[in-house]
Amino acid sequence: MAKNLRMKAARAALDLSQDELAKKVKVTRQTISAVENGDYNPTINLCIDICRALGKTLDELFWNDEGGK
Amino acid sequence: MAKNLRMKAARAALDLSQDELAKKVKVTRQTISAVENGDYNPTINLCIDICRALGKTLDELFWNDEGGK
DNA sequence: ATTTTTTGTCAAATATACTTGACATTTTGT
DNA sequence: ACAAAATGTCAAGTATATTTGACAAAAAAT
Repeated sequence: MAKNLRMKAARAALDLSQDELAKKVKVTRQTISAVENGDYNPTINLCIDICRALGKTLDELFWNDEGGK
Repeated sequence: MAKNLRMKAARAALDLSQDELAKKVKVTRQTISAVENGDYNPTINLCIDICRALGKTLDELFWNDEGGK
C-alpha cells in the first residue's frame, strides 16, 4: 500500500507527534504510524476521527483521483 | 449508528440492487446492506470501492459536516 | 556528545469487519 | 392475488484491524 503523505503533512502542519494525534483520536501510536505508512486499511470511523483532529476532510486526506487500480 | 441515505440514493440513481453493487465491489450483499443501514464501520478501502462504483467521492457519501460529536 | 523525543517495527492477544448460508418480510411486476 | 426479486437480519465462522508491550534507530533538543 502507499504511504499517506497528505496525512503526515497535515499532522506536521499542526505540530503534532504521532503520539499526540493518537491520543486525540483515542487510538494507539502504532495505529497512527501504520495508517501513515499505508501498512493497512483503517476503518472509516478512524479516518473520520483523524480528519476532524487534523481539520481536513476525507477527500483531502484519503481520496485518490487517479483511477485507482 | 445512522443509516447512510446518501449511499442508498446514489445506488438507486444508478438502478442497482444491493446484490449488483455487492458484486461490483466484490463483497457480500449482507455487507452492503449493513453499510447502508449503518450497522457497522466499514474499512476505508471498501468505502472507496463503493464510491467508485457509484461515481461519488468519500465526502459525498461518507463525510458529515455537522460536527458529529 | 549525549540525553530526550519521535518514529518504525515485531510478536502475541483481542475486537471487530466481513463471509456463508439460511429464512422472513417487503417491494415490484404481472 | 400471486410470483419473483430485493432487502433485513441472525448465527457461526474466518480474516484482519487495533491493542499492548517492548526494543532499536532516527531526529530534535540541550
